[in-house]
Amino acid sequence: MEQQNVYDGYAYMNNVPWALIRSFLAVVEAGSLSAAARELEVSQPTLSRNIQLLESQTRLNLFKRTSQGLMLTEEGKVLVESAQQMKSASETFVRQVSGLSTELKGEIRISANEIVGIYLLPAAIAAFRKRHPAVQIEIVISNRASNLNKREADIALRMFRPTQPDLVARRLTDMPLGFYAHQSYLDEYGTPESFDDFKLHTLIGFDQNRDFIDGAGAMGYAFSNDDFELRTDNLILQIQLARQGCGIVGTHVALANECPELKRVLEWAPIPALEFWVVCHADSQYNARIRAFKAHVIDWFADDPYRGLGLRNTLH
Amino acid sequence: MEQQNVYDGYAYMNNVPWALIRSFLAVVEAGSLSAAARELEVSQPTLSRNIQLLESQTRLNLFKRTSQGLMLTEEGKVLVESAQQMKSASETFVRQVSGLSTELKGEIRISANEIVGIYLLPAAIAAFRKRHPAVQIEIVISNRASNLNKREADIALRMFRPTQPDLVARRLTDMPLGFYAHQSYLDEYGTPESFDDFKLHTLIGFDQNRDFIDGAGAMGYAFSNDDFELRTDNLILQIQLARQGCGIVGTHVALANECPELKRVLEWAPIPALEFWVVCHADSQYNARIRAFKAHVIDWFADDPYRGLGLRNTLH
DNA sequence: CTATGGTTATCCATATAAGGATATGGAACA
DNA sequence: TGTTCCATATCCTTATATGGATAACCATAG
Repeated sequence: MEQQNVYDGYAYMNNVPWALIRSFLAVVEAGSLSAAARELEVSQPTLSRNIQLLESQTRLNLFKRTSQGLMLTEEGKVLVESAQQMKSASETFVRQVSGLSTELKGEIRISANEIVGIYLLPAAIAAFRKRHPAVQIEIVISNRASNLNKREADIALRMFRPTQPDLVARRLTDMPLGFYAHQSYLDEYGTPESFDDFKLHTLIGFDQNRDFIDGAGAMGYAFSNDDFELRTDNLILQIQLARQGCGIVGTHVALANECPELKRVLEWAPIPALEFWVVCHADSQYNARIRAFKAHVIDWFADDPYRGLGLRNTLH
Repeated sequence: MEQQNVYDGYAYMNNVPWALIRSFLAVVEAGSLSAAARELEVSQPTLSRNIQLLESQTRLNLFKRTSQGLMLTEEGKVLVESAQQMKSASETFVRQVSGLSTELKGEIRISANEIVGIYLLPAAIAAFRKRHPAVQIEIVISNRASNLNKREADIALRMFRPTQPDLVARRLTDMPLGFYAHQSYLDEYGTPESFDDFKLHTLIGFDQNRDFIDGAGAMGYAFSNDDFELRTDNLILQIQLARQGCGIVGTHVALANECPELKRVLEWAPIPALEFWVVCHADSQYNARIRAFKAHVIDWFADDPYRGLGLRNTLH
């Protein structure tokens, strides 16, 4: 300490290891190295060296050593407040970690259409339950918008942005769509070359659901229910009909790719991808289970909406 | 990651090493382990392990690994803010360290009376100048209160609390006083047994300065200038007179102890110790030199106002 | 006055963490 | 397609920090 010379080496540390600041504050608050060592669950020699290191790196006499502990110097006092702010922030960090990693239990209801519910959700749910085995999950398969306001579900996976203001939605990666038909169908009825040709073909479409008609309308193509000769709101059934050569279906590219017998038609057509949203009620944001599952879904489907869709999940 | 099991070991860390949080934030801000490693000046494997450690200790998947870096998960996002607060506080800490350890230069004027200036200040100044060699120090010896308002001095060491409101004062450890006389004087004139006996003795006192008279008056003893047959405002001269057997002097116990020929009288008397104050103008608080010297003085004289008063500093 | 219980600093064997080299994988691009 | 570049994770050696034991110091109590 006496040989401390302001000239030997000069760069004042601007990269003080945070552990040293933590040690500093612990000693300040505990009043002695020994007490601080017990507090931090390290040994007293470690703290002694940490303080020496901090003092040499800062070139400050932070403490006055006595036989009863370490007393802050005037210079040391200046640094206490910022160190306390660090500690306070670190406690917030740890508190939030605990909140995030708490073992959740209880039940959540998830609403999704057939495609998502049957082909995409299972893998996501399996991963979620590894982290939170005590959370029971009920899946409501529905291609109608389950009414989150009436708590028919806690979380919904939807293909459109919800309009109700008290719902919180987050868009996931869009799902590309395409038109497909069985090779045998094309052999028999020809391959459409434009949307106008659709009028001459058997289209597989929705019954009540008007999403396709409205979407096509927005793109300038007028379709009506009558243009669809095979109608069902069950998305999987639509695909199965196409696989049997009944007609042309618009469906997920990723799903159709799992069925080699389906051939894509109008591949050049600019069909907008299907949006993919996860939605929950605004109040649910404060429910740990729901928040955790929503976060999980966002991460899970972050860059591949078809994650987990593999050989084991084909349509066979 | 897949074998992560919520049951094997369960205690969630509440003692997360701060270095891990620092690594976490660095990766968040840099976007990749490699970039963060460059930022923190550590190696990439170190950061990789730090993040793995943090994830295992928190049991959270904080990042999603891609070939372009690490992407925060939803859970990780929650923790960013508190980590940033830690960083911000640490930057404040470092900034204040720099402020404190900056090489100061310039000049400061210190005012002190003879005793303090000649016997106590030199050691304190020597220590200060080891840390700040570029600070020039002018010492104004004066037992009158130097007028800090008129900037006759930047810092004053005084024996009383200043009354001006725009001065900032800090009390140091009091200095015990006692009455002393040379043995030869006591042999010739006898030893006083009470303050009343002082009327029969030769007292060495102040000329202009009324501190002693006022202080004694406050204790119920009425003295006037006429009671002092030897008067000087120079404190050292007072002692030297006593050492020559001229009379009785009231002075610092610590100083008189350095003169073996001086014998204490009225040792039982409850003489209040002399206060010891360091004072500067309120505006000077923002002057780094002055603030640093004041802090140094406070630490230096923290528990021993006579620190540095040794054999080399005796009155001989 | 000595004994005790507290403190800090130092020594040294050891456990821990760091970094260099490397394998690997994906993205961008010619 | 193949090359290049930039990522991460792992291996293994080396460097670093840790903790137990200890000595010295001081305050306090018996």
